[in-house]
Amino acid sequence: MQKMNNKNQIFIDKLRSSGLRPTKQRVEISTFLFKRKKTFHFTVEELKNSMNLKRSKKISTATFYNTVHALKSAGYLKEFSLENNTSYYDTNISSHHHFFDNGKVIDIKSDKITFKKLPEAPKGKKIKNVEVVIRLENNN
Amino acid sequence: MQKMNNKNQIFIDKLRSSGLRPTKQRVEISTFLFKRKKTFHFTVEELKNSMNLKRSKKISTATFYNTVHALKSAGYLKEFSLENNTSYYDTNISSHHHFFDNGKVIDIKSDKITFKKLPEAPKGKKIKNVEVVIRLENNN
DNA sequence: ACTTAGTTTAGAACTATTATAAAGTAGATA
DNA sequence: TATCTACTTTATAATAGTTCTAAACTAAGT
Repeated sequence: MQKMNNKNQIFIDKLRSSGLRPTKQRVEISTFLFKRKKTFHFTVEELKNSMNLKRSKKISTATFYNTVHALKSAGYLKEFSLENNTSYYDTNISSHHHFFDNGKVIDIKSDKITFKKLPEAPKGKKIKNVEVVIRLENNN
Repeated sequence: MQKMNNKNQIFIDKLRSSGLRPTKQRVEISTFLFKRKKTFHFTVEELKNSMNLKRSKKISTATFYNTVHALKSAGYLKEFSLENNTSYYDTNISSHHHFFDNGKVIDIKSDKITFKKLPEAPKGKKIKNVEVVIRLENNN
């Protein structure tokens, strides 16, 4: 592969350290996803559209799916589902909470919600994580 | 429609009071869903399979979808989504919480979880409900 | 440069769901 | 009870999101 701008080196290393060959497509997708100040939420279709819009040579749909799955398996993305039955991905992988406002999703930092009481895990199980969804409606 | 066993009258009234004509199919589906001690969770496909298994004259897929949507709109069912992108429905419509254990869903009564701290709704919005998902994993 | 295992790609296939429009039926009316 | 009509059911087609397939391509080790 042609040598890339050094500023992508961090993503190349990130991919390689997860056993993912840093192909052109994977590096570009990773850069697009992770090189930003704020974390964000997206569907694969949204990601594909916004990245391919500015490209002459398009990245294929299958590659977007493959790469997003690979990044999720490697622990760089978190998946969640809304009632419209499409997968959303979150670049914020730390345990946190969400406002759901008619299909719009807003992060809530973990420390904004604390519990007074939580149930025990059933026998033989343990708690992996606890996530809260606060559904919003308009104030009228 | 042929007169039905009186024990279904409650479901007939329930449907009629929501503006839903109590057809044979709707009454049977409602009876199947709501005439049980414990609330439960299902997908439309699961509902269809388990009801049609014991029937000579099958109810169509479209009717299962139509009826489940109608019951949801009428407020008798609650919808939620797992990461597999299929809609699950819950006959427990009261606000409550869930354990998610590898695709298996277990109800948590509302009073089993209480909060010490919760964020404000964004300006112009108010909180419709707050639901917690506790993800489980095996204890090894 | 050569090799090969891993990757990308277009397109087919699949799954859950929604739309269509023709046939059937509940319930009102006479 | 017979008739009428709007609502409902049904089989089927269509759609959306996603996964599969297998041929072409490429990163990276030799």
